[in-house]
Amino acid sequence: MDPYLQRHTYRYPRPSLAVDMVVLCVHEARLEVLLVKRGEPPFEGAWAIPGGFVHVADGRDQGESLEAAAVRELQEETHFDVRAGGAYLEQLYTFGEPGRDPRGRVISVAYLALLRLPTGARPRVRGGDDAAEAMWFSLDEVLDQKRLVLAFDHAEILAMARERLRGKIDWVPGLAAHLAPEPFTQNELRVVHEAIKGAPQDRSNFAKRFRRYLDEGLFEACEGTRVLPGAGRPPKMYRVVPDATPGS
Amino acid sequence: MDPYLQRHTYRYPRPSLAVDMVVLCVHEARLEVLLVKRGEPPFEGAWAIPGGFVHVADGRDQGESLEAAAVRELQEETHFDVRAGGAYLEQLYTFGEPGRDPRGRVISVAYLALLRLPTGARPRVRGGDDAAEAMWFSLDEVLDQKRLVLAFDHAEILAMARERLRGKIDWVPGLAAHLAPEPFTQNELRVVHEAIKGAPQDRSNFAKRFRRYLDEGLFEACEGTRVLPGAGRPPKMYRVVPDATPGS
DNA sequence: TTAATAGTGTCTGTGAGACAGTATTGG
DNA sequence: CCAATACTGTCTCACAGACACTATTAA
Repeated sequence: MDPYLQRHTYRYPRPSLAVDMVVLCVHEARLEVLLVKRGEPPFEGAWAIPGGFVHVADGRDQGESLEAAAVRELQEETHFDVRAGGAYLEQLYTFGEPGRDPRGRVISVAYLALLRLPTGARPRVRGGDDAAEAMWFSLDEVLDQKRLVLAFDHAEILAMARERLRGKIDWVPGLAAHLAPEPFTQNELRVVHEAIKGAPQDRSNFAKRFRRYLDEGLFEACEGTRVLPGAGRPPKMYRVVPDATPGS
Repeated sequence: MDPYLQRHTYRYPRPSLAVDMVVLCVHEARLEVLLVKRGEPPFEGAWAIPGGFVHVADGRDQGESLEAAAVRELQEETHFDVRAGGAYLEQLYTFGEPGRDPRGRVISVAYLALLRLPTGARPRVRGGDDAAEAMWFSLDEVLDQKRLVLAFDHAEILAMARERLRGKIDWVPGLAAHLAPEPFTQNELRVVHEAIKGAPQDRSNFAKRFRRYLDEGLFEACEGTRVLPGAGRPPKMYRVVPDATPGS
């Protein structure tokens, strides 16, 4: 029997439970976010963070975890599998103010995903399900210039995602590597730092800190090199040492 | 018409939404947490973090905010009004793994409250509603010695609360002041730091940092003194400058 | 050689840790 | 005076910011 054909009755009213997934990557030295264009009301036609309602069961099987729901909804709306690339995932915050969704009380648990781009090209995405379109946007442009109309309180969620990144980037050494190619050069990692902070980072001071992380065994040199258009000395390649990055 | 006499039917199954409030204070140089003894199954007789289900309405009124629900549930279970003392409140994390509650799918948004104790005496608490008893416990003893059986995943929640505090205490100057009397002495604030970190802090280095915060205008000297049993030079009193503590 | 990119060395200031010293009270 | 508590000064080291320098490649 299809559980979605029956109705579900409770003693007390319950809110809807949603999850949203803020997917970020660094592309051409800019922090970019994956948004979908809503195909249904409310906020039809507005851009939104991909997400949707958590699948819950009433019986002994209690359904999917919140993180799994966020991954699934992203896949359904953008055809992008965030788990495939070994992306970094963390819970961001839970938004539950009364009135944030005109349809009724909706609590949304927001997640943050950081994408490793293998070549510098963003993953191909396309709309699906409730999403008419899916596209990458510059996070800073969306937040600072506000030319985009975002659905619900999604501007607030994006602002918190950027704050979280800025707050952690300097204290969690391995974090930036989740937004860099694998393996990465020192400069590629620096570009990630610059994209997040929105300010240029001194090459030499960054290199100094980078060397400390090498000494501490967080990163290690590895084979390979980058082919660059304008020539110049080829960079060394590095990768994160597995299970050596605390927190991250 | 009493909304709690009617039943509530939805197209898709919905989880229950709960809030939990981790209430912390520093008493006799120890970090203490307020727990309640459960009066009903599941986990009847076990100690738990005060909390309960969020009141939601189906109509246009969408009910109370998550934070308000946490404050209300705390009041109902312990007769303690966390807003009265101007306590610091922040969202901690949302726990929603399937199976964390045997009754069915329950998502719980945990909040963290930091209490200013005016005199060093903890607020009087007593059981109420679903709670048979309410009592203060040493957080470190509960977490490290594990002699207490905690309901649900509440040990995990407490562990995260301690981690959050330890992570923020050194980078958010005004945070410790939320756990100190008002006004406070330099030593009282240092004791808060020691309770959180679980390690003694050098008096002189702490004083150095304290002076910097004074220079930066985060704290200010004020009138008053402390009467101490064993005599000695009386300490100066300080307080937080309102709206000068970023993040708080 | 030049241009371009990669990587190192040096100076300076700030703040943490360790620890010795001074100040102000009661008895 | 002494004991007890409150507060200050000094030395060292680690690290960030600024900036000058050397290294390795392609054309």
